[in-house]
Amino acid sequence: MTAADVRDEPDCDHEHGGGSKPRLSDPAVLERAAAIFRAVGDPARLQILERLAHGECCVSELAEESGDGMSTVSQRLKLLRAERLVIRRREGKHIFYGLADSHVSELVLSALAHADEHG
Amino acid sequence: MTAADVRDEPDCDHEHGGGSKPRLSDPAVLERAAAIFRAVGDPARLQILERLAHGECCVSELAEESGDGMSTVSQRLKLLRAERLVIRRREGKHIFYGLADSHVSELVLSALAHADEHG
DNA sequence: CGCACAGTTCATGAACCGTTGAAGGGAGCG
DNA sequence: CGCTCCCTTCAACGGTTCATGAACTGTGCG
Repeated sequence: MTAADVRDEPDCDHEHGGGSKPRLSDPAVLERAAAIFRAVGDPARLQILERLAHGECCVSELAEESGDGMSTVSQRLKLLRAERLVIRRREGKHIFYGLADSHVSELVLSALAHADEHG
Repeated sequence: MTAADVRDEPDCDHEHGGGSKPRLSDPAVLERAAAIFRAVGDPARLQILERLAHGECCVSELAEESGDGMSTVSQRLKLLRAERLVIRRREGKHIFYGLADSHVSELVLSALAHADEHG
């Protein structure tokens, strides 16, 4: 029995009988994973993450480097924090942001490297 | 000289002099990487990718499994294809979709596993 | 206390996105 | 050819997201 035999029955209306349904993820898990990707799926936020991969930084510095207002940057950080991609730490008047863990750093840097190669 | 000495100069308005700017990514690279994440950052599209990680599938089957219209599914696939996350192959009346490469499969499955653990 | 500085929150308008039904395209079959 | 089936494209609408300035919180300083 070859693989071609399977294609003898290409009718999608048929049941797949065998019960080899690989089982889909829970909708909540799907939503959670998607939310994380969505948070990273914005150039401005991705840039912040890249910047933070090189070390902690306060809001006003991020604002100055990106050329956007502090309010704008704060909103972006709020979203990244909601997805637990970044953490913050207070020091006097300043609040320093950093990546939550090394997984985030790897994800961001490898994605950028990949996007750089495959233009 | 300790790390505390560095914090003696927390004034963000100062130049960072030394030229140790880790260099930001090109805006086009940032946009490209973000576009990929954005494509995966939707539960419905992520579900499609998960499904395809288990093997090729035609549009009508994807539609039936998700309970959405074929038009809807086709639109989602169009977007995924635009980001080169999936490829398609014609076979008679059917068009089979599959993941573009193993990187996509790894990304999707590891993300879902991670989202499953860390509720 | 009063002021300045760092950051957040809130409200709003613009831009963007996802879904949907209708119409179109292409392959097979009689 | 004409019909059906599978799929794609188009246009429209409703919802979400993003940027922005104004108001607010909180910290330090004199």
